[in-house]
Amino acid sequence: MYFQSEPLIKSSTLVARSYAQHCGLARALDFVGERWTLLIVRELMAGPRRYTDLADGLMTIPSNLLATRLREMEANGLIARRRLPAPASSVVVYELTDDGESLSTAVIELARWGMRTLPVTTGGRPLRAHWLVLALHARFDPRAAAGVSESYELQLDGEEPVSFEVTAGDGHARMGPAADPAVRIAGDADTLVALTAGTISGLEAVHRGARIEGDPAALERMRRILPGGPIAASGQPVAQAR
Amino acid sequence: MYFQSEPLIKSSTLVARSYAQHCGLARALDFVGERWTLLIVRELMAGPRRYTDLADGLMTIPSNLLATRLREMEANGLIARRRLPAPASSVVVYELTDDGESLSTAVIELARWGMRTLPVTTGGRPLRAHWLVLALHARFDPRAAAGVSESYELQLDGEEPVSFEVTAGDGHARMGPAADPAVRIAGDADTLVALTAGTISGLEAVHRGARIEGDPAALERMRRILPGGPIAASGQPVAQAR
DNA sequence: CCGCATCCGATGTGATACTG
DNA sequence: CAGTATCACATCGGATGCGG
Repeated sequence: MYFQSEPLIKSSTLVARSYAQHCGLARALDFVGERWTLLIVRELMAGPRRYTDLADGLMTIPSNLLATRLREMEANGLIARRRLPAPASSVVVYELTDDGESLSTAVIELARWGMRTLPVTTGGRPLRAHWLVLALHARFDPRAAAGVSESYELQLDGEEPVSFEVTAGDGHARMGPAADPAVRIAGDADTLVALTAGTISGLEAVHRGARIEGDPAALERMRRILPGGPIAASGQPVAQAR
Repeated sequence: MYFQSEPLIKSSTLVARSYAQHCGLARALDFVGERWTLLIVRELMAGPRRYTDLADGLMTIPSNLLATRLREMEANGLIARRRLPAPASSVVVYELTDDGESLSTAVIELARWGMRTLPVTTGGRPLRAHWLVLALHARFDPRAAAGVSESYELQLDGEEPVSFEVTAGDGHARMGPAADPAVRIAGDADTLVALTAGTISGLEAVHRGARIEGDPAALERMRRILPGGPIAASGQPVAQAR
């Protein structure tokens, strides 16, 4: 493993830069510490996606970087590229391998940490439906879900619905409509964010244009099981002088 | 917030590059996604440290990058710089704020993920004692610790000992010797890694030069409570062609 | 269109040297 | 000891091109 094949071809940095420390965190960052890599994992946590879907979901990633990252992640065993079967052949999709999937607990914890400082209004930042798969997992509170078995459906205007299914203390989010949701909510991003964050009531959400169907009691359970809202955000800026 | 103060002073990129997405993961990476940042968190999880301690623990970080990262992390509220009190004044130490400390669950999960592919031999990679604070937290299995209340002490040759205290299903690692350890183990890095990974026995470790004191049964409990070893590492390389 | 590759300016990183 | 300063270079970001 100390030698690479074809060592003379262009010879441009064949070895990704590594921290080279015998430490689990350093090793993890060797694999997923580079820019965009964990966001690609986030995209694929919503299911297999094609190249253009990824570019669209990542919004501002340069095309060459996306191609490079996908190559790296495939070489590192995090993702697999696959051709779709019979009719839609020639279509390539990327999906998480088991190793890549096993990142989700760490990714969820990171998202949970980052969510604390997310304002309850999107404030110009885009919000895509499939990001909710991660967000709902991060928000899930198993204690509040004890004894509950029902599902919820959220739909951002113009996007595919997302469903969250609670089964006996366990919870799981995925793309697509729920079979028989206890509550179904549709509306624009800011209204859904505020509603699930608990800063506005269901009535207020409807007043803002949201469509809510189902049991009002189930809506309250959903807000306890999937609590949101910034946890007394310290309001620190990301920006600073160099 | 659209205008920065002092816009004319050197004017070099006052805004750190941000993903600018309404997503908890993207926000987390805005704060801790840049190179070296999470490793600095790792260093400080072992307690307050001075600049040169950090430079030493990070091993290969350029001095200017360390200074830059510390400035960024302080501006973002992750760490605080503090002068030591009375006698040793003029000594500056860095420590995690509550916000920085709250990263530990995510950091531990990332480390747990990365540890799977760490070989059971250090293979030339350095291993520092204070990294064990994170490693032991990542290895801790609460289920195996149920009903156990005792502490263990590990010491890498020539370094400060690290202790792990189990109290009724809960576990915590910190720098420094344990008060009354059920087991005390000292030895070189590869021996301690192999012993805690379960690939060699205590007898074999002693044969390799380790010093083990205490109850052999407690050593077995420790190996169950702090299990190690790569979880069928898929052996994928970090390196790949560009 | 989809799935990239190429080009290029701006920025970040790494190694070394230097300073209060 | 606790950082700055400098500089070569790798990487990133944005635009554009291009074969299938």
